[in-house]
Amino acid sequence: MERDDLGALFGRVVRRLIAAERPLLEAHGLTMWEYSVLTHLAKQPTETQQALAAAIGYDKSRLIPLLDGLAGQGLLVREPDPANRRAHAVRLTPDGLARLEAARADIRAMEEELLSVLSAAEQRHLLAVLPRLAD
Amino acid sequence: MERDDLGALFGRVVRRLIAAERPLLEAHGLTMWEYSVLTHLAKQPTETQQALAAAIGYDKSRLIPLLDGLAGQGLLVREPDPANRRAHAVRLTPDGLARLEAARADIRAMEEELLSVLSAAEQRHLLAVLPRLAD
DNA sequence: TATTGTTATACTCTATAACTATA
DNA sequence: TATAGTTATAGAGTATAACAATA
Repeated sequence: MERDDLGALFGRVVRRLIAAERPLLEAHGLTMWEYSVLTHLAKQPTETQQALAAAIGYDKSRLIPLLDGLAGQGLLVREPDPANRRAHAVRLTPDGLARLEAARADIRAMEEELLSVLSAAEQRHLLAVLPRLAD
Repeated sequence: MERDDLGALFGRVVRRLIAAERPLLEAHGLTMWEYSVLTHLAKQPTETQQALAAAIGYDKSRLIPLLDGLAGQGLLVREPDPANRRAHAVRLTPDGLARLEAARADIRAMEEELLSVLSAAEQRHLLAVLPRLAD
């Protein structure tokens, strides 16, 4: 066998990342899925719950208690959509954005350290290639 | 935000890989963990159950029904270790190796196709860099 | 009739502790 | 007392279906 499967290689990297992220997120009072919601809302300021669930690859029914928790902490608000009274528009609050950015700063620092085993050119190559494989 | 988190990028790639692998493995009558066991035994022909569980990142208690199923299909055998009668040595059978190689051929073909969005040089760079991030 | 959010339920996956037989 | 394998059980995570309100 000339090399390991891609699934095994990528899987091991993801496990490392998850293990390294968990305590950082926990220190900011966030789970991985909560962080994922905040991250998406920072990119896409207003989303219906359904669009949000689809975008982050989560189930719309599991999303409800997740949003309840984040709304309870004041990190996001659910506003009735005047154009479609069935839909709720989910929006990040300033507190939510601040919490996200604080958590992200820690995660980015961890990532830089993990990437530091690679040369600057290798890091550039990797970051250029990953989004193309992810789509 | 200059780029997505590494966790998000790698996570999306892994989800793609898992989604693409599942039907291939299913066609060979294997789950992902079963494939993982066979793959490890092909590299490391004889292992105790405990060492095997640790190596693939699985729980020793969950491993038992998994090995039962694979042994029932004749893909591996559990032999009492004469030196230590508590331990069982797990060993791949010729059928197990054949099943693994058939599944792996399909998976490799899928991987080549997924990687084909990259140039040959980009593929080389990626495959050189991944194992260093995985450790 | 279809869609949005919600709730309830069942199912799978995973982690923990306890048991046996050996050492 | 500790270890290898096993079993049982509880917990977390996930998927599915059904419901109310609105379109």
